[in-house]
Amino acid sequence: MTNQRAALLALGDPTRLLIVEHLVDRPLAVVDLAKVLPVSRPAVSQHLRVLKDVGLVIDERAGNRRVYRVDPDALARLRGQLDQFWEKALAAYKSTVEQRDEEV
Amino acid sequence: MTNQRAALLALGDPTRLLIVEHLVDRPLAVVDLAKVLPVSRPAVSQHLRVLKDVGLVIDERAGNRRVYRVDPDALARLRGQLDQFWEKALAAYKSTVEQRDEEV
DNA sequence: CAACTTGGTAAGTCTAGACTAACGGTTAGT
DNA sequence: ACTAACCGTTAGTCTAGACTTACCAAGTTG
Repeated sequence: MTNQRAALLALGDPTRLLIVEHLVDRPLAVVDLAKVLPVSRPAVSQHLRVLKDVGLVIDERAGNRRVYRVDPDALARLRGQLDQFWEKALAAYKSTVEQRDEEV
Repeated sequence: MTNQRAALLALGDPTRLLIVEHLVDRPLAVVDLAKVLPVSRPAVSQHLRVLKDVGLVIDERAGNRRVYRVDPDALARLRGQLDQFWEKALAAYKSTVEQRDEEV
């Protein structure tokens, strides 16, 4: 369930981030992505495999092709994770500010 | 201003993610982080440098030590970025669903 | 069925970058 | 002044993983 970590790490590769950025706009097949991206088709396939493993993308067969899309739920979970980080960081910040005031 | 893209990529390293996870809880010096993490102190320093360059962390000298903290604003911006992704992905999803319905 | 398209995978190469060891600079304490 | 703690940086090593080439399977078209 704590795949948010894996998902975040998966987005750490520039090419994979590019792929996701394309896929959020519209579902695309591997060939379509390879046309746009600066890497070969197998490279795209491998990246999609990683993104699929961490649950960020979903694939669906459409005849000859295989269409990939981004799972909105996965993005929502990731956003939630960053939200927790944000809350924690904010709390820690306030805490240190208060501590500094007490020192006066 | 500061690229959310770069920040997202910076979080793609496991050690850096670990560092951030520690720093959201409380501000820490380099030594403190090195004690907890499975890498040497210089490695921590280098990672902090990267995180600082992309604006995710802020450093502040405190006498002998140098205390690092996570910038809540940077996290907020990152969350905003994921929010945009999410909205786009959701729109794309609805769009394809409608298109599928029309095909009936 | 033959030609063409799409895509997953295996094998192998190669580079980006994560890591350590070593050194110097700065601050705190005695 | 001397010692110790903290930190950044450099130089150099080394491995994870990104990438390509090649191959095969499955689907589509004519």
